Amino acid sequence: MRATSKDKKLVEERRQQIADGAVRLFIESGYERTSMREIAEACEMSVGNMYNYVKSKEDVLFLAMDHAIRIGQADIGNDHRDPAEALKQAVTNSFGTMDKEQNYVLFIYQEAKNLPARYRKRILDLDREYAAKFEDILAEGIEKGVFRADINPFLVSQNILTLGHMWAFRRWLLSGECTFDKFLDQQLAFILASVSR
Amino acid sequence: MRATSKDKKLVEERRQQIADGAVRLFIESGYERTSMREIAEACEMSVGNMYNYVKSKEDVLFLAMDHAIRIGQADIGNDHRDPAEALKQAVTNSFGTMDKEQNYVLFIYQEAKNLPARYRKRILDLDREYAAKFEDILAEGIEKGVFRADINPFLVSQNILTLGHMWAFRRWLLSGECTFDKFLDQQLAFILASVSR
Amino acid sequence: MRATSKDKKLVEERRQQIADGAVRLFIESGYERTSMREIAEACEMSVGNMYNYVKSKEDVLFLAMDHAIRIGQADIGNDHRDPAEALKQAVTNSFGTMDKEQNYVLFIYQEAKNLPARYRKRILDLDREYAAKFEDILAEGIEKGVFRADINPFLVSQNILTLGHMWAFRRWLLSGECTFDKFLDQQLAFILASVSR
Amino acid sequence: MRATSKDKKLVEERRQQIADGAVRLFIESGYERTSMREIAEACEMSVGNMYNYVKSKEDVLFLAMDHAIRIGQADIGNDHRDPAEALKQAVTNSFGTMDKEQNYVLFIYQEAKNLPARYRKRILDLDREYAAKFEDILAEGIEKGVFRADINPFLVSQNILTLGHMWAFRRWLLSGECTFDKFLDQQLAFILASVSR
DNA sequence: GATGAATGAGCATTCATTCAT
DNA sequence: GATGAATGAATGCTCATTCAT
Repeated sequence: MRATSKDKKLVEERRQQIADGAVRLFIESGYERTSMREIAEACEMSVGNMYNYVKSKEDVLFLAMDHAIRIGQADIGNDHRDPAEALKQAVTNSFGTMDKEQNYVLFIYQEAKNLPARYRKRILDLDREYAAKFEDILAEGIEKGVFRADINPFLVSQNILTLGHMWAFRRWLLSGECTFDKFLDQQLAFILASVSR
Repeated sequence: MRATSKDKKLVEERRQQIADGAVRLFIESGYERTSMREIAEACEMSVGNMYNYVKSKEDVLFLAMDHAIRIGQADIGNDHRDPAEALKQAVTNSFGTMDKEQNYVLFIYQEAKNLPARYRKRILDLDREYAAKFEDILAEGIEKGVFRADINPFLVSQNILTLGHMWAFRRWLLSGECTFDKFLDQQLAFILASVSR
Repeated sequence: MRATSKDKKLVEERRQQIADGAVRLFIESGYERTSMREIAEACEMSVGNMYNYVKSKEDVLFLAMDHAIRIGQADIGNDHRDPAEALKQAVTNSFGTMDKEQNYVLFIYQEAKNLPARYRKRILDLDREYAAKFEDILAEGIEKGVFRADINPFLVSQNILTLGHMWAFRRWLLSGECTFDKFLDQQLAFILASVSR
Repeated sequence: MRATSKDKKLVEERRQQIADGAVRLFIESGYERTSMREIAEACEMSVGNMYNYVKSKEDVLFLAMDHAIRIGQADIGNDHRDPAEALKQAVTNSFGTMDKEQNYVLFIYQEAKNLPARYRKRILDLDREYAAKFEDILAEGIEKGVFRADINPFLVSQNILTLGHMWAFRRWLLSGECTFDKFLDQQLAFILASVSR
């Protein structure tokens, strides 16, 4: 993404400001319904100046998305040598953040389609990188004989993340039936049952 | 949703026509990027006449969503008395449809947020109704001692459906790694492992 | 040029209205400095409705240009069998109109460059058609031995027209030195001297 | 035109730089479509600094126009005592430059209208000065009895220049029909025929 | 019931100019 | 003298909705 300004530090700072302001509005009203004027106002910049750091509204979406995806990815921790315990911890940590930051998670699911192709890859990569942490735990568990040898670490990792995101994108349905703590417990059980030998 | 016309049959027919035309456009270009003019054209009606059967663009979204959700819900079948077999069949059927109609599934996930609150419930109900079929199978399995007693049929059903939808909303990621058939096999294994005793 | 509306008569009428309003503004302030809002106002239409008959501002320029070019082209008359007399009459008529409608002539010269390539040809053709009338007179004169055999009717016609347009695009310079009548007399002499044997 | 800076030599130098950079861009994209930012970039100056030597974009147009007009005016030469030969040489030289620098000629015709009134006179004067050289040749020819006594040197000079510029502003039409050399020959014949006794 | 012309507020984006550094 | 970040009004264009026919 090219900027008009050449002062790298300023560019970084202003883009931070834009991502921050935009993400709040996008969560509130969605990408399409949010106008550049509103975004400029939210990040306390003039419209014209904003365009010094961003070339289009799509650029703003990318900045916001990048921002949101990082917020949604918790440190999964690594206090345990036992793969099952490590997996529990990873799920607990990541699901906890998904709960706390469910607005961000939701935003990513809802607006990813508006991201132009040239940016999609970079967002997907962040996702893949995060999933890889789960894949590692699973692979180690398989190696150590703790997890079933026939599971596919890639797909199971995707399953795990999706089962956590579900709390965000089905919250209307789920929160009527159980609290997050109960949700977490049951998902842990569901996941562990399916990977354990 | 109120209509100007009072001929119920005509109203139903015209709304069918609208839902059908709109859903195709929404899938192609998204809700916000599709104009009422285009919708009218797609369903071979004049703009003015369309407004006799619909009060706003949001009404069109509801019609399209209702249409799409029904398309995405396969008959889960009921050829088996054995709960494990019944579950396998249900998953196979529903996932198969989700694959075939992934555009519809995707549409529902992506545009649900644009649905005004007053319609959300009616769409959620369709979802809940469908999930109930899985809940029944699971409940029977628990009763018969085939499935673990500590699973929550409601949540597990949501999990199952979500793990199927995943094929649609993560297709960029998943289709690079495996075919639908492989995906189905592994998800079946994942699900059965987690519910079986 | 495609229109949203299909009623051909209405389209024609509205485009007339647009060309008429636009040409006045373009003459006054130039194409680039005139906004679509101002044009809409000038032709007593809403901006949105104007776009039913025109797809872009460039379309408006084409309509205005076509309008202007027709206004700038006088009937050259054909009362004389003698080529020299016919030429005199043609020049007198066309220069008279160029004088009366000098604003239109000027407009064409100044804004032609803004016309997108796809329209330029159609405007050039109008020009060529008009020039052809002079070419015919010249050709006949050559044939009858009244005009020099070595003149190039195409180029000379272009010269004649340009020498008339000059009154429009050099008016600041010329009108300080002579009246239109004197201008016409001298140009007639200049032209006739150069084509006569 | 007032400058912020008082160092006259620097002012002159910077304005030269601006005229040079601007004229290229104006030729390429037109006055209105060229931004001050682009101009500043083209003449390797900061926007802010440019405004030390120029008070507005219109000032830049004036500088560019002045520059362009000088480029378009060839030395008409004076190797001949015979007025007819002198005229031929003058036309040949000036038309040759108009051909070589047709972009500059075109630019003058197309953008003159954007020049604010206060500058127009100074540009017209340059034009008048150049035309005067032709007037002198014509006057001498009349005096020597080589040219017709009833021609108006002022108007004929304007005609001559215009007939040369025509090659620039009607190039689409003309270059399809003949080369510059043929054009020059025929215009020479046209002009000489009309002024010779 | 059906039509589609008309409305006008709203959108993303650009750009001449200023001014603190 | 020189810089370029900042301003905000203005631009071309779109579109949900209305309503006279």
